[in-house]
Amino acid sequence: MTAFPDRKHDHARCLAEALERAEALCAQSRARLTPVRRRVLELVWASHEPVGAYEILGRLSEEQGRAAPPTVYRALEFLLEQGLVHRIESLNAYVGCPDPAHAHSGQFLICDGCNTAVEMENRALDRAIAGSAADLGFAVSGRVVEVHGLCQACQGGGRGR
Amino acid sequence: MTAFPDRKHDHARCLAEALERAEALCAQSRARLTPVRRRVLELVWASHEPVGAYEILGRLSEEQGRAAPPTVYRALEFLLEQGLVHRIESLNAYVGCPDPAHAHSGQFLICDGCNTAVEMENRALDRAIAGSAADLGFAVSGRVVEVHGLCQACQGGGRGR
DNA sequence: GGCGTATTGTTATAACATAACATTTCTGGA
DNA sequence: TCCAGAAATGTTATGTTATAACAATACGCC
Repeated sequence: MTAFPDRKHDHARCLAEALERAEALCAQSRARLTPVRRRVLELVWASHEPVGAYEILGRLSEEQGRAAPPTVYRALEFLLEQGLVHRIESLNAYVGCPDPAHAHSGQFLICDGCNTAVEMENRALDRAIAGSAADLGFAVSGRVVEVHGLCQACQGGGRGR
Repeated sequence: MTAFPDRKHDHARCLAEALERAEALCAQSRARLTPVRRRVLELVWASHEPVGAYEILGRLSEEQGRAAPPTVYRALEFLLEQGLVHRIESLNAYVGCPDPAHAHSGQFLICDGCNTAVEMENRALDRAIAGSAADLGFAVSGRVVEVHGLCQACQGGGRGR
């Protein structure tokens, strides 16, 4: 599943599926995917580029007037708790999780050309971290793995994708 | 060398050695470790806890009156370029590099109990990243690896170290 | 229907970072 | 040595990201 999305993939479908998964997951866990939360999730999933909280806030304000930072940050907090989105620390931005049903730590390849972030799950990487932690008796609670660079389409030529 | 520093290690020595390494490295690369930059480096090395830019700014202001954010950010930028400090993305904070002479990408174990960050160099981890990148034709330019948790001293009991 | 909790609204402010331009200091060559 | 250009620092203002604190509303259950 790990792959950079094709420039002309059917993103409407990406979005629709993500929302379906979110609905299902929230129903199952009795979490309330309220209209604001659902709308913020849609805005995060508007593309595969991590999006900043204030960009979300801007769009939210456009369409429903009045909206303040806490509205967005609270929605994001909820979505993070549910595993529906991840935060990209090195960008101060948020991106949709393609597989929220499955517990994982979030490892990203981030193209600095087209700003696309793709999530990967590299078991060897997790094992390597676990190994270092075990050596030092360190109890791991969270992992931030964010690899920056250029995706294939953005290499050579320059303005790829 | 990867290890959590003992609660009562000789930190004055840590600091002195870090400054010596910095002096040597800058002399060699014809980079100017000016008084401000040197002082900021000292403040970053004041402990093994990553320190925020505004905390540095506060201390700088105390001792020499008047000092504005750009002063600190510019010094940090210089120190980052020289590899003398690393930025911890998940904390918006900066920590001294124990081995600036040697090129490396910076992988950290960060104890959320005592706030200590230790740098590690796990080759298997780098290989795992390189492997995923190769699979996708992704050209890596930077890596952020920050593992949060509790160091041995901070586990059990609670307020460790 | 009403109680308690969860959610959202609102206002203010904290925390982190950079742009733009003035001034000073340093370095190397005449 | 002195000067010209470059590098570094000072200064003011502002941009960006995030949270605290409290009021109002909506929801879920008995």
